Amino acid sequence: MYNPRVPSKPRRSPKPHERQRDPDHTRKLILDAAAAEFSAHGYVGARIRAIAARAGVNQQLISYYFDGKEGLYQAMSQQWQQRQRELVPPGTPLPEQLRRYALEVLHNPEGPRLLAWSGLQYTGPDDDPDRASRTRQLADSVDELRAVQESGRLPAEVDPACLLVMLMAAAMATTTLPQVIEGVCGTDPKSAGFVEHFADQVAVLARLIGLEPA
Amino acid sequence: MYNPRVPSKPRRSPKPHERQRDPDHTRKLILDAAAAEFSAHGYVGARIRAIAARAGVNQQLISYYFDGKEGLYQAMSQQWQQRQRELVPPGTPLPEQLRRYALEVLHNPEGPRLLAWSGLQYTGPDDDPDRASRTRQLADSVDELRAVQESGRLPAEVDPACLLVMLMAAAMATTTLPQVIEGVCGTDPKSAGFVEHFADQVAVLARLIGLEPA
DNA sequence: AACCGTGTCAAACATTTGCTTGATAAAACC
DNA sequence: GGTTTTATCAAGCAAATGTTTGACACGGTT
Repeated sequence: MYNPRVPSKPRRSPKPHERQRDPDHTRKLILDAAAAEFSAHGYVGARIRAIAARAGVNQQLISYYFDGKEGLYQAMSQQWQQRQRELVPPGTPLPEQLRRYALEVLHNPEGPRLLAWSGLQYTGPDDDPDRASRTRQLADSVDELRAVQESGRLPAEVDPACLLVMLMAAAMATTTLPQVIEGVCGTDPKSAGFVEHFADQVAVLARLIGLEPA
Repeated sequence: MYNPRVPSKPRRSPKPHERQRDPDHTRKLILDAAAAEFSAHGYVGARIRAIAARAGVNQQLISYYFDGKEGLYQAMSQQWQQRQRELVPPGTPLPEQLRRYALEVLHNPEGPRLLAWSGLQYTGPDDDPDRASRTRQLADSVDELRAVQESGRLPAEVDPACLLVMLMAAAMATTTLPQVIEGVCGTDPKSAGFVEHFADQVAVLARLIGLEPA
């Protein structure tokens, strides 16, 4: 969690964690608190006061560092986008990739939730600054699907891009449709046991439509 | 909560739509406006003033009829739940059912959106009054999948309940993941053309995993 | 015609929200 | 060591939000 960031110029200062003022650490505290709050309640539902409280810092520092709620949201999104990018090692076969994505909800549910919130708030291509980045990242997976299709394991009538979207949505179901799961499966959709079971089922589905791992 | 108040005595009154005061009509105006507003912005994002404006009635009437925002939300949910129930003719094969569900977004996008919002707000089985109703409705589909499985067209390792959830989530993707679609497919995820295409792809997926229509 | 219950409205209210201000002290600089 | 910069805080503000109040007029009853 705590990252004692070496300052840009070599400063002969006391050990950072003994400092009474540590901007980088504070920024990080705020960003983490923001991720928790925004992912829990969405943009409109998130409260600046709550974020400050979670971070254990003065509320005003949010304006100081990020220029208000909007700025904080954007900075936080960007940080998460990057973390997400680092998370997926390139070259992982799709079924496994999907299974991991479904499992992700256990260790940091913030990612899928933020994506889901932003989907419902989405108004058009203009207000999505991460579009290019996300596109780039998913393009590989689409290519992989297209390759499978050309190898004949996937019927020609399938649109690879749509298929990928459908599989992503399916893998996110524990996040987007917990009520339905609760109703249909009768179990707590957030419990580790179920999430693992569901992740396996996602992989089964992927295999079922012909995306065998090598 | 919602009580459609048939006038206790049969009144010999002028045509309702010429009346200057028409409680039933007003209720309906408010409920429709609420569905539009809540589905557009979610519960926290919805503004009582906006709902009143949409309905063309005084803001106070919302408290008068529904006892505030919370009450209105609940009444509106219940109404929509019922409408949804009437919409699905029993006995429709699953692939077609899914295709229609995916298409639904064209004619009344409110339904899927409300479901998605409520999923993200979901905290536990307690705060979901529609659970029983939804469960009953989906149980049939699970049974159908189980039957397909027993007929051997679906591998034993598949959990029918999970599969149904995944397929629902997939069918809702134009609602839940428009940003991703915009990025991956490069088209407007709300355009009629794409929605139809996507609905077909959902049906293709269903067929792909062995759920052939009779 | 007088009366009353109820549907409707305009205005105001208490609370919450995100943000700004002004002061203060810790660090960095020379 | 003295000065400047900057990280932090407490208090307060204007706008917005959901709700309450009080008035009033329509529609039916007597």
